Amino acid sequence: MADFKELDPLLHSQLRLAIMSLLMSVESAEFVYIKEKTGATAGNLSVQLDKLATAGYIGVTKEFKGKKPLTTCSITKRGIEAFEKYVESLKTYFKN
Amino acid sequence: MADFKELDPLLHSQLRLAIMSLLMSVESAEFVYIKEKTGATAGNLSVQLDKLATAGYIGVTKEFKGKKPLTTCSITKRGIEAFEKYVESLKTYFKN
DNA sequence: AAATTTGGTTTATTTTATAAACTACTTTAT
DNA sequence: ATAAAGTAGTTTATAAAATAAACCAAATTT
Repeated sequence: MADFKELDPLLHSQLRLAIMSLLMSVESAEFVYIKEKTGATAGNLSVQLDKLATAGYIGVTKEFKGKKPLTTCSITKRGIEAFEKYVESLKTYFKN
Repeated sequence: MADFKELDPLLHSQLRLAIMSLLMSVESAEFVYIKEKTGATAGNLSVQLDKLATAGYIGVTKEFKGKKPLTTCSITKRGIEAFEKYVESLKTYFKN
């Protein structure tokens, strides 16, 4: 694009952006918490977390809390950088 | 979404957002000009302009300048409102 | 007069997003 | 003890979107 900067397609998705936004402001968050805050379905959330994890934007740990599975996510340095770059790129769409 | 506002899917697309951003700052713009400024291919641009026009976000007029076709676009009141609402919604992803 | 360019549109392909179905296990009620 | 319902997800299938490629009609250039 000539005047508008590229928007990282991984972040330019409503749900993934919400996930990242949330993880930006918190040290870590559990699957269920993210699900509630974003209003996503479990299936969709699972898929999108995978994509973010595969890109190295978030770290995901799976353990057991008592007898239930517990998935915890946190943003990585790389994720923070990508998020910040996305914000900068977005600005080129709103100058004026 | 609980904490994050819906992002109008019609605007949450890199190319359509660029088109709208551009049309926000100008009274009208020609197909070729938009194509250059956004870096889009003609085919993609044609399709996306159609979608914006169908939604009533932009007006499109097709005439002939001399012997060549000339497609001119301008944002509508409705388009301006949608754009502004999108900006407001986006902000919920960047508070903090 | 053949080849290229201009200004597009249409169709096809790929990618994404989303929903629906399923798994594995736990808790609650009967 | 067992059936029903709930939790915490994953996997698979479907729908929608983005994009590229092919095409069209006319004009211009070589």
